[in-house]
Amino acid sequence: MKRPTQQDVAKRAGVSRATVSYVLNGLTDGYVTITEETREKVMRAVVELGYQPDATAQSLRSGTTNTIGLLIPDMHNPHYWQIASGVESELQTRGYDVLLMSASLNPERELHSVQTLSRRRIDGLILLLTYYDHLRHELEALVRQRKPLALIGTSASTVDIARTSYKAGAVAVMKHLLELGHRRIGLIYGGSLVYPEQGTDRLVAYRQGLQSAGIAADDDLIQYCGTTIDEGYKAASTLLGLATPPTAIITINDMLAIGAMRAIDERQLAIPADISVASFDDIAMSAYLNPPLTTVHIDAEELGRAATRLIFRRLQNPDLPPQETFVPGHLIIRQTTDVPKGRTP
Amino acid sequence: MKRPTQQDVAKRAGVSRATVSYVLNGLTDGYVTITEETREKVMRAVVELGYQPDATAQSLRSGTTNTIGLLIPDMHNPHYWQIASGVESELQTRGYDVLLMSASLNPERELHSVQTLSRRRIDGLILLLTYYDHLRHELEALVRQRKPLALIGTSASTVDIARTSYKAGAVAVMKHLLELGHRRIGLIYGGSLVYPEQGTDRLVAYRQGLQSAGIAADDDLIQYCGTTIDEGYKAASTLLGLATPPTAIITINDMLAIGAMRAIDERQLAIPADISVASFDDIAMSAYLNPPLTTVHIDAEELGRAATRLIFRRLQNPDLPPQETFVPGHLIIRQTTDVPKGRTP
DNA sequence: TTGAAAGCGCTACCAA
DNA sequence: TTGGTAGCGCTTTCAA
Repeated sequence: MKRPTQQDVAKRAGVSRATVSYVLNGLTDGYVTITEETREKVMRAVVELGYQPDATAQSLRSGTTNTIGLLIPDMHNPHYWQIASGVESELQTRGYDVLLMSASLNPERELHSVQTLSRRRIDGLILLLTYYDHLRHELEALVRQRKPLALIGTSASTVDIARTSYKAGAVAVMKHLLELGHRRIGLIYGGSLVYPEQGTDRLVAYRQGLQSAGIAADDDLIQYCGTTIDEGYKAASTLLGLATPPTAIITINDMLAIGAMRAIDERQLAIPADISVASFDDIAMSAYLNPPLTTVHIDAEELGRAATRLIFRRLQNPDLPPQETFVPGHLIIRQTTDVPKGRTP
Repeated sequence: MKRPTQQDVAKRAGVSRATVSYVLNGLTDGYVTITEETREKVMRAVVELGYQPDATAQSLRSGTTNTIGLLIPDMHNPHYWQIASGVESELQTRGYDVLLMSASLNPERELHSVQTLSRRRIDGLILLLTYYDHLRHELEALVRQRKPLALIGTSASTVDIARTSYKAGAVAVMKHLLELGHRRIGLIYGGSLVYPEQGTDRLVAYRQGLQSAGIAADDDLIQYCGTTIDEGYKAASTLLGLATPPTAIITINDMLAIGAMRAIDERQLAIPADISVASFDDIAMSAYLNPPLTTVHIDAEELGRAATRLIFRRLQNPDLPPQETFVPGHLIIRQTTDVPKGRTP
């Protein structure tokens, strides 16, 4: 059984297609008027047939799709899901839908996704990334077509952006650890090979923190790895196996911290008595880990909502100058960093 | 600047629209042939203009959208993301996209979502739920229109389903705990009020397990609550505050377990020495909790992939009888239940 | 107050 | 080998 069309409704109600459209769409402006009788005939036919307007045809006609594209780097990090959740909830209240795509940490897929999204005439695009040279061409085309485009990230941008920063948080983390007396601080710098810039802000703060405390950098203390819990686990294992292991480990996101904590537990080391851990993102479970994780909180849902609001602002007013919403982060000291080492030389 | 249409390409290449279509779509069947010269002219125009076919128009024309709808109950549970991730990855390899909707644990929203999805002429729908009376009407319409529809859940179904079961796992959990000597076992039964059936399988196994061990049921030991970590935390607190608290707690999913473990830690009780915890789902972080969580593993990504494969199977062959793919669960004993209580009477 | 018809961008049939 | 054109389902202008 095929789905009924407007035509079917019209026939059944004994009116023309246009009339059906009028009835359903609240009469174009205010010029067209419909008898209550006609209205009822039409509505009855609609119900009887279970008619639902075809969104595809409406889109072709109107040029809009009531859909916003959302491109996230990877589906395995809760932080991204929290952002997605914020986007979804904000869109839901406005009657828009999400077309979700994952770049799967792969620039080619990412490019492909943007292309697909743009062929689909989405009404706006929200993009999560820090590095987008490979998308420049596509994104510029989108901007030329006046498609609302909002970034979510940490870098400065010439297009609308919901921006957050790990910088102040990273500085606070370093200050905190140094004050606790840590002198050997490891950094687990996990990320996709293709987005190496991803955690630069945290790396820079780490280096500067050490420097300003007069501590010589030790490259062994920086572990580069991937993005999964397991890679955090391995990176931490390497750090712990060092001749003189660190007394504190910073991971650039909470997923890595979870892995690192596991590695520490397995070596029968106590957190924070033997070794402290600090991280970034504050995903939902971080407060519930054992012990609860010291981390830099970023309100990810708000980041998603903010980006969505940027999209709608631009939809309403395409000529605005580039907008930026800033969502600050802040250090939450929980119990992975509680015990002063009393080692200040 | 508007986006270029096929017409623009045709004009620039000095050919007709049809020719452009032929060139781009590999010549309808094999009947139409195009000179290499024409082909090149067209391709050049395409590149120069940055032309991309309008998916909206293609959809209207073809009746297909290359999009599968995915409806999940809630965006806050990693278990659902894992499923979504499986769906997404399977679709990605086939060139399809996901239109993601969340029911936000709200049946009205869920109904609305299904309606939206169906207006959009998605090529198939994957639905995560156990209870769907309120959707019956819509889903039947979809089936009549021969839209591939796949459920993901635990119940029997008359439509295609990627089915899993907590039952055997729940029985194994009870057996395990009873063998460890536990006599007072608490159950944290969290779920949305609107899907009360959600965890029935686990509840039944719990009751039967107790009964077959000759242990009288104690309603105080069953805590009903919501779906969040925090509600798991509160429910566990209630259990621990009982005059004679349980020596083991089962939560019906890992999110609740995380909260429960926190509540136990805060009371300075040791897991599993003082109290054991067992759960269901085995979300990614469960193996990395401290201590690692004993839980019934469900391969959520596979569940998502399986449902997706069902969709495509039906797309190819709409007349198949209802299909079912079963994804088994199994108990993974980690360290939240390790220590025998030695209390067997 | 209602209906006819153009046209959104595309594909594919038929004719040239 | 290429072009003309109908029609997918809808909205909206114009005419009746």
